[in-house]
Amino acid sequence: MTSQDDTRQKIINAAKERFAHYGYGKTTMADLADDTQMSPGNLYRYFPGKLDIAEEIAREASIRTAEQLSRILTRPGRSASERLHDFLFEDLRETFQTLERDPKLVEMAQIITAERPHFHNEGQKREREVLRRIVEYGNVSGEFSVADPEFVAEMIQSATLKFSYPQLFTRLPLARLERELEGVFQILVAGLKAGVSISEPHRDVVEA
Amino acid sequence: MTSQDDTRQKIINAAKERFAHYGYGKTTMADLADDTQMSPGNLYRYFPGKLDIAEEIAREASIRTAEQLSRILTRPGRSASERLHDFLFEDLRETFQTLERDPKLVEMAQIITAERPHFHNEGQKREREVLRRIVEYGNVSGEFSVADPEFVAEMIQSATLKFSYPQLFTRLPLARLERELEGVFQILVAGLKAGVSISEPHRDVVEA
DNA sequence: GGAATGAATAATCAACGAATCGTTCAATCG
DNA sequence: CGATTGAACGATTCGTTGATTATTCATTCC
Repeated sequence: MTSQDDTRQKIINAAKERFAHYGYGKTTMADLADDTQMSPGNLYRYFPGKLDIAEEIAREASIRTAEQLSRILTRPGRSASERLHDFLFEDLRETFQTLERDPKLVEMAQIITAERPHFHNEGQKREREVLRRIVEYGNVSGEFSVADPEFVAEMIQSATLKFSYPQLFTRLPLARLERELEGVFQILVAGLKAGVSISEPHRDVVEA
Repeated sequence: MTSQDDTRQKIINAAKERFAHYGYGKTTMADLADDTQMSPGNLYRYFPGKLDIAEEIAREASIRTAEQLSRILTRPGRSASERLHDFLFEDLRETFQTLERDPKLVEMAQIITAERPHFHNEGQKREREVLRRIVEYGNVSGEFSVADPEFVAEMIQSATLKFSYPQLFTRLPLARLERELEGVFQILVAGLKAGVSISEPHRDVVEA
């Protein structure tokens, strides 16, 4: 890690602190400059702009979540459907707890998602990769019968969309969401076990 | 229909015209009063307020959609899974086409949903009733094996949420949405055929 | 001479007063 | 005397203006 990387990380740490406490909008580049003992103009040697600093913070959190979820893949004694269950519920609980613990960081992530669609798509892609491997494991173990794991992973994301977007469940208590997710999960797993033969005809590379 | 009902319908027709053309916000009570040859104050003898007029328009549209979807229940020669397919795709196409034909009425419906949560819940409930009967028909015909059709209908709605909310798919073309819905549909139907034994433990009467 | 500053610039935001609008109701109409 | 009007009133929205902030870059520092 070069000294330039050190400075970038210093800016990110300062920004994370500010964004979590005051929110993205209430934090100024002057604030971040003060916190990092440099001039406002100098911040632009390390990041293209304010939004890029926020995006980096959100990306780090997203990567951490995906890494955490990928540990499900190596849990001993867990069947594919149990791993899928772990994935969906831990993802929901993580999102719900982040909303309660750091509401302003969630608000920041929503701003990034609105301004930088690719950021959200990348996050979805990371999680979908873990889902794909769970579905493949199900195929290998004989529990699932899925022709196209990649496509089915995408379908699982589509079917559980409601539990990934804070703004779609803010008014609901966690227990209620878990009950509903359990219901959707049961139908999905029954379907995966029974066998899904379809696949994506001409997969689009870019999601909107 | 009394003369008071006549006047209410006259107001609704005028409002629908204005809301569709200019939008909810750009339409004033003075406009509606002019269109119906009465004073602004008189409108309040027929409706509690402006939002109530809009809600009535949205409710009529919602009821019409549910009635249209309920005709799926009596199509001869259609299996339960074919009916479920018909339901999901006709609902999506209807929503998509309404968005293209009357974007300002969709915007109005979003305002109602935000201000009057019960309106949206009622709409969901109407459609869920049709879904429940499709699932029950599947049970009776032996195609499905579902313990609690009411709960599963709710789960189907949850799993296909993305295709019911214009703001969640605005940037996607219809063909892409249909392909994705087909994928989710295949997994759901495979699950319903395989059998879903769970049910809602203590069903909440009120959705958020 | 590359790194950094901090003021200038352009863009955006917030406050404020004016204008508009949803709703109410005293006065008038029929 | 019930139905209706249309102006008043309080609430909300909008346009303008000053303040603030993201970003740039001429100048200075090391």
